[in-house]
Amino acid sequence: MAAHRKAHDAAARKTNLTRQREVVLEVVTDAEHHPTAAEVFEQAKKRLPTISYATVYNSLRYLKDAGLILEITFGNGASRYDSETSRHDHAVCTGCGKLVDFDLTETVELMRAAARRTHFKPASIHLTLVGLCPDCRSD
Amino acid sequence: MAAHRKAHDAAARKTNLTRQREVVLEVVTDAEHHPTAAEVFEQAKKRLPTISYATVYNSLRYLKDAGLILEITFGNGASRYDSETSRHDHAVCTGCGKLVDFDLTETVELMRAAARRTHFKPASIHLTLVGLCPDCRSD
DNA sequence: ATTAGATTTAGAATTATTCTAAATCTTGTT
DNA sequence: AACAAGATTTAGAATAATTCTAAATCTAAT
Repeated sequence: MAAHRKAHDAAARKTNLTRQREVVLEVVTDAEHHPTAAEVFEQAKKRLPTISYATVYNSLRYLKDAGLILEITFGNGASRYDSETSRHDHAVCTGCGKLVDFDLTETVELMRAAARRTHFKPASIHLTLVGLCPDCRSD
Repeated sequence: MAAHRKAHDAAARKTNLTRQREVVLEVVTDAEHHPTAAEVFEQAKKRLPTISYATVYNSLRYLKDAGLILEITFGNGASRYDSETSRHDHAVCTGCGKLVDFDLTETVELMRAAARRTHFKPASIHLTLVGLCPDCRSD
């Protein structure tokens, strides 16, 4: 069935982004902060009232595996999702919980150094600065 | 109400290190991998059969706040605890889930750079290398 | 139209963690 | 030693985050 395989793959690729996955992706992309699954569910329901919680989780996992979004976890509470998939770093505010994106170019070198040190085959490196954001710092 | 148990030594009493907190700290320190709260509970029960789950969590929080252990969270599942409190980095294996400690001296500079970039008042910086450990890398 | 396979749905189940209220322990005072 | 105030522990309930289940629905290929 080699002849059919090609057509199937093309079609599958096209249709695998179902309506609900599309909506979930839109919600994550449109969000100005990095939403939790619960927040995505809430917003997704506005665009697709029948969507279920499980589908939001399934879609988030699908989109993550497909490389279209990133999952971010730090200390307390729920995972957050990020539509910015190019490599970047995060800063978390211990005062208000705000999560900010930034990019340190040094991390490319750093990943090599870390891989050398640990003998791991590197896939990615995550750097999180913890501290007080400009609004919360008292000094 | 006879005293069935010896009193703690003076140092422990002074620092609020109760018997259960002491046991929890020992378990985390003795563990060769970074245990979850559930694993700590299991081991702690062997040394102090009446200890409760809530006390394990309370103790872990107490020890964390006291700076005696660190809490580590990455992507999936439960928090893990680490008795190595000096600043260091982690590498997680996507194959077997192994978590390895290492230290990159470059991170001191990095925290400054990150703080400059984000205008955060830095408290700490966390770096996690994700990849395949020596045992899991196929090449 | 039929079938196979994937996806969605609602809700149950599971896992991780926190909360509650009563019991117990510690410490300081008498 | 007795006593009270305050901290800690305990068991279990409660909550939060996430995954699982099984039936219904959709999609693509016959």
